[in-house]
Amino acid sequence: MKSSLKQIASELNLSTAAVSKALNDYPDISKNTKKRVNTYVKKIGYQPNTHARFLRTKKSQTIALILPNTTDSLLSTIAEDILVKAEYLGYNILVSCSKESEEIEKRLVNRFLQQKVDGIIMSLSSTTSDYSHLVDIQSNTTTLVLFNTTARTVNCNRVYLNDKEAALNATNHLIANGCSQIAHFRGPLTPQNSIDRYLGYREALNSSKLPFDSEKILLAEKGNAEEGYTLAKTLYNKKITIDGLFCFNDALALGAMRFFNEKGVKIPKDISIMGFGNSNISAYSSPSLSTVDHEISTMGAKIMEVFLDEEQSKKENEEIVVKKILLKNKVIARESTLK
Amino acid sequence: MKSSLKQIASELNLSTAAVSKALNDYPDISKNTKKRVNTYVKKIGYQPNTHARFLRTKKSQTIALILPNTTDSLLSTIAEDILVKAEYLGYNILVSCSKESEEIEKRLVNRFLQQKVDGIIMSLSSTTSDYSHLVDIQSNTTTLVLFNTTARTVNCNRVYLNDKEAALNATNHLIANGCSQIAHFRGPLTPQNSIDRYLGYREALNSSKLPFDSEKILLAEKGNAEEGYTLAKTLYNKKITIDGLFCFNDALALGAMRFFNEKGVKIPKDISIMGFGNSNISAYSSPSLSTVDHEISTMGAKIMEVFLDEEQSKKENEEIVVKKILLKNKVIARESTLK
DNA sequence: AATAGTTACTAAATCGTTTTAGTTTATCTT
DNA sequence: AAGATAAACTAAAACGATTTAGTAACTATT
Repeated sequence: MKSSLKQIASELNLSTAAVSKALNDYPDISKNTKKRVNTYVKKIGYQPNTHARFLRTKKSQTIALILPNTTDSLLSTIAEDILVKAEYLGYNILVSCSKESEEIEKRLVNRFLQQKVDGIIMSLSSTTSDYSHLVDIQSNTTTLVLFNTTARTVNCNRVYLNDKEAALNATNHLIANGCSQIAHFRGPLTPQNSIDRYLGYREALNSSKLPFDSEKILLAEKGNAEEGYTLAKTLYNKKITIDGLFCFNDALALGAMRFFNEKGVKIPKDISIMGFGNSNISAYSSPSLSTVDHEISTMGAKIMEVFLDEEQSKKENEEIVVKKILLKNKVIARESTLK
Repeated sequence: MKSSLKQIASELNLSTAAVSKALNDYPDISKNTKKRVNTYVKKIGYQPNTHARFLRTKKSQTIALILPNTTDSLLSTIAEDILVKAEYLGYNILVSCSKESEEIEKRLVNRFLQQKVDGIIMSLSSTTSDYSHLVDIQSNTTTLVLFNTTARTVNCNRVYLNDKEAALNATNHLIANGCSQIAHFRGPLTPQNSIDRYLGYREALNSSKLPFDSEKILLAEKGNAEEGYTLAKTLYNKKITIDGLFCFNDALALGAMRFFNEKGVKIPKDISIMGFGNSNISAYSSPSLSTVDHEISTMGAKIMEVFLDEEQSKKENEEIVVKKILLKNKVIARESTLK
């Protein structure tokens, strides 16, 4: 029933040390003994006790994944890929949710450092503005990989979208389709991705010599459909005239579209709408939503790759090189922008 | 830097045993000593090594959460609640994804049993038809809580929707709004929730003396918007006349709606559409989608409650009573059914 | 004053691994 | 044949907590 090295050792008339070494392929164990041990172990389905092993090795084969929320379509897609890849590699993944709170995020990081996880993979909360906890992680020799919502000023592994370029492309797509008065529902003020998308939008206006109008910038704190609906209503009630709208994400865009549909504003004839992220549902709204896609399907794999690289370097005592991986983007033109 | 009982003990001129007992509030430690220990521990931010503790207590303070996927809106909402609650209670959550595969699900269960997690919280994969692994969990005295996609034939804790009743209500809502030829996009064949929603649909037809037509039942394996679109196209091309459609979930309904919108079929005038689950986006489609809501916001809390109850019973050596918790449902009538 | 009973600790074993430092036996040198 | 070398093990410590059994120093009882 309960199997341990001790039990196996007594069964095979060996010491626990010999069994342990056989399983870990030490050179001072005979081939014959290794075979005996391995076949017996397979037969009874023995698996080493990870806690006991940790006590000696300090390797937990565990990665902490900290997400600001689990409901965002992009995050949950990436999370799934990480989970599947990690499982395949024999890692356990501890998942925690910071609820977009800097305080909780810091508490979680602290806890995982105490618990000595091998690494922390994290998308920053939208309210995080101080990065001291990230520095803590690095000085603890715990591997850190940031993704999606990352920190520019901290020199650590990052896998992220080229938010500025993608936003530039999105806005340019609106301009190319005849829009000249383009509003932007921007994301929260602190996170880098939100800032970058805003900057991309501004750069697009600039390079086409379109005037910038701060009235056309609305702040979305939550980034869900409900908020998109409300912000569209705000624009409408203030009678701010626009012919294009670029949103921080698809959910905002869908909410806004719903409002305009309700008011009889024609999309894309009166207003063209661009989302961001190419969420599952975006192709199936009415009208279907134009958006920017990001090879999200490769992101999870790339995150794990960066993580494993650093673990490998640490094991071999090589110098650690920080990796910064930028994903490509592609405008997906659908009905909401094609007149 | 690295704190352990030993280090604290030497600092306070105590034995490790005394420190451990002080922290665990043993009666044979003086109040004064307890206070000394607790204040010092707080000062240096000591947290016990969970692995070392496990070795003695066999309690890992860890729960495994196994999901068939992480992208489904319902699952990710519940997952977030569980994560937050667990964090608050000091539990770690190991999350894994079975990718809707019975084989992976069984492998994961096996692994977590070997790892001696305190409990397993799981939504079954849609392809799981053999439940021997669930019995394994129970005979391992590991606490098991199933939710959402559950097994009827295994006597274990369940927190689930009253799928049959909810489907009955949804279908009745269509009938009450004048539909008599109602199609159903049903979920996969094996899972209980899919079967129950189908049975609820049939019962509604029955009790209103409406004829049942197997041609109007289409099977959705994946349950996403793309599939909803495809199935609607199938119905349309086969020229199967319907005036109502009840879908296994909102994503299917939204996909179908998109198809009918494209073809100029008027919703709800020509066809009324009901979803299931009240996903975030359902209120913001055009037309907005009628659906069935389930107090999902309470589900995570209820799951944790059931888990903690069983843990408590085990600790006190009480008899274990299996809990089966059924969530209430409510039809949300929106534009897609209101003529 | 001798015995019993409390109080507040400590010593040491234990959990299941890994790893260092031997130890035994056989084989090879010279 | 004695010493060195190699092969294939074993013994025991260590990781950091918990817990059982024991003990010293008091206090209470008779």
